Amino acid sequence: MEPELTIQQVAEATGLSVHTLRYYERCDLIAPIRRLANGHRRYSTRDIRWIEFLNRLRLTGMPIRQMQQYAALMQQSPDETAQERRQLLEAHREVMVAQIQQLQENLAVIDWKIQHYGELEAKAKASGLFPPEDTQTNGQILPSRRSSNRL
Amino acid sequence: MEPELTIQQVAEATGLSVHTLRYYERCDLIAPIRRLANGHRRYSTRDIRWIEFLNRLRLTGMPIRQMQQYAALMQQSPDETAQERRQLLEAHREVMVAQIQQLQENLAVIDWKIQHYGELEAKAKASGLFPPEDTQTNGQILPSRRSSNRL
DNA sequence: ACTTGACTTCGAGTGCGCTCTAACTTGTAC
DNA sequence: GTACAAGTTAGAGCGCACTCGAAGTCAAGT
Repeated sequence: MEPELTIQQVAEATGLSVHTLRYYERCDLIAPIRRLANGHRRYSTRDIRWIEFLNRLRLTGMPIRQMQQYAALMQQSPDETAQERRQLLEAHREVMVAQIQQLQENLAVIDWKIQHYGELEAKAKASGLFPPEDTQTNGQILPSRRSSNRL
Repeated sequence: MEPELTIQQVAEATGLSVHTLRYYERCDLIAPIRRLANGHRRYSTRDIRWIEFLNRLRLTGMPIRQMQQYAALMQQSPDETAQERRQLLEAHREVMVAQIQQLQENLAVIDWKIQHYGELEAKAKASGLFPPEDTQTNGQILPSRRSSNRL
């Protein structure tokens, strides 16, 4: 019933390397995995869910230290530390939201610049074979509120 | 007219450290800054705009190597390499968009988990002083589509 | 004359998160 | 038996992006 995957399979399933999986276990992000008689790891579906969750935290930029905290609470007592864990997650949530917002802001600027390049190229094409006259404009770097073509 | 800031002031203005500013110049992210007779740097507003732009790229996860490429093109010829630079930006844009989307996906999962914790706590409060009966549920890690309270 | 403080360079050091190596054990296939 | 594949460990190494330290220069203030 319970699949019980090898480390290889878990690596494939989660996108982490086998090295990383062992590394995570070493630094207590993952509780000791069940072993076969020969010492080989066998991961339960539960283990895999946990790893996938860790991966999400990681992908959203949570530092390993914090994941360790979370994992430690989990191993200490899944019940009694629930509140503390929720708080950790909520704190991280705030970070994520801020992160997303900043990315979106910066995306807007990048888009603005890309569009600007498009205009320059169009102008170049329209006005002859060589690049536009406004060398300076091209060198301009940041919109910084309503900056027109001038410098 | 032109302000011409010291490295200190630029650090304050941009949020980068003076160390980092020098480091960026060393590795050609920033073209050689104008110097006073005594060797001290004086940054023009143009320089600052460029630095702010770099910072945006950095904040959106562009590796220094790529920024170097962009900077190199810029120094090579602001006009003739415009197209190439636009392409670089467009490629980066794609990365950013993907990044934002993944963050949002993961945010949704984190939110789901936080909410779940909230429910557990409410249940705990409702049913007496001690934690809820479903110890296992609490240990569950990932929603992975319609996972109910079981295991 | 001397201290203070802001700057300079070069090169070394740091912290993070892996990533890899070497040496070894096990289990299976031929 | 012997080769091969897949696992194990401890520990070293790596790439990135800074970050810092040491030693020196220079200008202004007392």
